[in-house]
Amino acid sequence: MKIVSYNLNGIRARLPRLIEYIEEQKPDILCLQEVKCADEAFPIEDIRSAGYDGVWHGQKGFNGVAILTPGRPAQVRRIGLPGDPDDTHSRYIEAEVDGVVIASIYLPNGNPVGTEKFAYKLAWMDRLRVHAQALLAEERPVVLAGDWNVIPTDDPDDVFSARAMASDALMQPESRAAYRRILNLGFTDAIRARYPDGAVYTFWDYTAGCWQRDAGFRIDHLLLSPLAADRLLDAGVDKEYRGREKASDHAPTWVGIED
DNA sequence: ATGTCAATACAATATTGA
Repeated sequence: MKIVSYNLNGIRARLPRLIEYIEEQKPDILCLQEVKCADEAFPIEDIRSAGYDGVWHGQKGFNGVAILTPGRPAQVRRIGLPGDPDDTHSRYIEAEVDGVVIASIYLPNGNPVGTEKFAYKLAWMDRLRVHAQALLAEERPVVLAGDWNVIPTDDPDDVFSARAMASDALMQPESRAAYRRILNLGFTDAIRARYPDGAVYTFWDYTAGCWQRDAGFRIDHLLLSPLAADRLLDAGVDKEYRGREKASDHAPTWVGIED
């Protein structure tokens, strides 16, 4: 089964891209981030017309996550990340599909460093770690898919220029340590398991001709629990979609696991 | 310092958040 993570940067602005992605790639599970619309504005009828259904956690203006599946909607397990009842951001939805636990994650960006936004990012990651540990304890196949807003290393395989990005929240030692703490619970980074070497970028900024000069970085990750990693067949980035008309600044990032 | 984009408030541009 093909499981995809795709930060759309606005589902209404991106609807033609989304529908053509569904029709061309026919993913078994499509995790979306930054849908940027209220629950009642989610274009579910357009998605149903393409033969898919969905579960979503929207928010007016920004954030918003969803999980789309062909035919019937996924079985929702959780809407929102536990650990802070005062958190108003729509950044987490978790469902079960064919025995696999799937989370669509939109981790806080955290810029600029040194502000409450960065503190929120780190606190959110701590809550995610606690929850991820609880998921592992279930001893089931789990895929944590999303825009993690963390560039794992300074390696050119992860980022076009560590120097240019050095002061960004995506690169800070605290962000990376929080990411590694989750990874080190026992998850496998599917992209790096498939491609131990070589640049695999998932995001290219709209500004400064970043796409044209391949100045990207890797922030969309699919983390596999041991039982999911045992079934890993392939992983990749559908990079071509970043070059299309009215594209998102992210490319769809995916993992294939045995049925 | 954005060679950019989307959504919103508001009513032609400014603000927010990437």
